[in-house]
Amino acid sequence: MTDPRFSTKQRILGAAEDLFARRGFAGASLRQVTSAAKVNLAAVNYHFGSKDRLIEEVFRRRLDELNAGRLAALKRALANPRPELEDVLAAFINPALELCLDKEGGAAFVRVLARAYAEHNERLRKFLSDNYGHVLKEFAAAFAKLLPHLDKEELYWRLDIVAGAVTYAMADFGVIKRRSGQSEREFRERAAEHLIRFAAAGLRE
Amino acid sequence: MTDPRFSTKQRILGAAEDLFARRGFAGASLRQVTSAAKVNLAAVNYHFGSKDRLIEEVFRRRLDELNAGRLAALKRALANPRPELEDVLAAFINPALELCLDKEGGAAFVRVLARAYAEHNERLRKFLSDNYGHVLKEFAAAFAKLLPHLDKEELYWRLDIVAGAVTYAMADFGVIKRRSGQSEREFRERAAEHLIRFAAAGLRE
DNA sequence: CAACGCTTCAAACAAACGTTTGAATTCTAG
DNA sequence: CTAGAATTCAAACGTTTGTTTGAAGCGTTG
Repeated sequence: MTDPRFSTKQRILGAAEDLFARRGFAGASLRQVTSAAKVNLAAVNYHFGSKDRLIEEVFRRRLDELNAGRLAALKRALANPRPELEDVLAAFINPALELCLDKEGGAAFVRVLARAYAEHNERLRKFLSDNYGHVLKEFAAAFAKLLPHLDKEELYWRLDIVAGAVTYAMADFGVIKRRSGQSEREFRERAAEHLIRFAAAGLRE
Repeated sequence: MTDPRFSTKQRILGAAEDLFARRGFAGASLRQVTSAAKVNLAAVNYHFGSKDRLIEEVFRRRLDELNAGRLAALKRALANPRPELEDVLAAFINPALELCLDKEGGAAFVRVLARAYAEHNERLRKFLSDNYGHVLKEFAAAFAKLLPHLDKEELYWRLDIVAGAVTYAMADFGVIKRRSGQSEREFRERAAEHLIRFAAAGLRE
C-alpha cells in the first residue's frame, strides 16, 4: 500500500480502502489516508477532487472487475442446459470470494461494501444502482427461471434476504472466528459453501 | 424527540439514536445531536460524560428491553413440549419487530444496531458481548436441541448466517420498498414472515 | 538548455469537532 | 424564605476536519 512501485493514485486508493473498512467513511480522515499511503495531504484533492469522489473511486476500482466476473460466471452457469440453483448462487458468491482471497486489499473492500449498505446514503446508493444495477437484474432473471413456483414478489423478498446474508457473511460481521490450524482460504471457502447451501435451501423452500 | 415533556437525558438519547442511524457514530456530531434535541451542547458531557458513553447508553436503553423480550418469548416457545423451529425463530425476530413498530425511534435503533456490526469496533463489541452475550447463548442451545442432526460447527455457521440475514432485513438495507397501499406494519410483518420461513428452510437444510 | 505541463509539497484557510469552564438559573429540602 | 445541590447556559479551549494556495520539483518535448 505504501509500496513506492505503485502510483500515488493507487496508493491513496489502497490506503483509503483499508481505512474506510476499519473506521467508516466519516471516521477515516484524509490525513490518516494520506499518511498511511505516504503521500502529501493535497494529493487527494489533486487526483480525485474531493473526499466524496475518492469514495466513489474506491468502489469503482473493484466493482467494475467484480461485476464483470459475476456476469461471466453467470453466463458460464447458464451455458449448461439444466443449470442448478447452486450454480447461479456460486456465480454470484465465488467472484466475491476470489476478490477477498486473491486481491491485495480485497477483504477490506468487501467490508467497505457492507458499510455502503449501512450508510443508507442516497448519493452512494444512486451511484451503485446506476453503475451496477443491471448485474442484479440479470441474476434476478436467472433465479426467476430456476424458481418458477415463486411469484415475482416472493422471489424478490428472498433475493433480498440472500443479498443480506451474503454481504454480512463476506464482510465477516459474524462471530465465527477462523480456527488456528485453518488457513484464511480454507475458512473463507467453507463460509461460501455454507452460504450457498443455506441460501439454496431458503430459496427452494 | 424535542418534546419538552421528556427529560433532557431522554431527548438527547432520542436525537442521538436518530442521527447515529442516519449518519453513523463518527458522522453525527454532538452539535447536531444537541441541536436536534433542543438542549445545550454541554448537556451531553454533563449527563453522559463523553460521546462514547452516550453511544453505549443509546444501546443499553433499548437492548435491556429487547433482550428481555427475546428471552421471555423463548421461554414461552419452549414451554410447548414439542416446539417448532419456526417458534424459536419467531421468539428471536418478533421482539425486534415490535421494537421497530411500536416504539418511538425503534426503527432507527435497529439501524444503529446494524451499524454496530459494521463498525467492527472492539470496545463496542465487548460492551455488547459482555451485556447481552448470554441471550445468544440461550438461543443457540434451543436451536441445538431442535437441530440434532447438525454438529456444533455446522450449527454455528448457520446461526451466524441467520443473524446476518435478520440484522440486514430489520435494518431494511435491502432494495425492496413498501408498496404505496401498504402500511408500515403490514410491510414489516411480511418481511418477518419471509425471514422466518427462509431461515427455517436454511437451518433444516 | 529552455519552456512546458504534470505532480508534489509545506503551509495556511475557515469551519467543525469533543470537551471544559464558571457563572446563571432552576429545583429541592430544611 | 433560604441554603445548597442539580442543572442549564454561553463562551471558550485546543484539535482536527476538508479544502485551497502558490511555490518548488519533476520529466518530457521542442
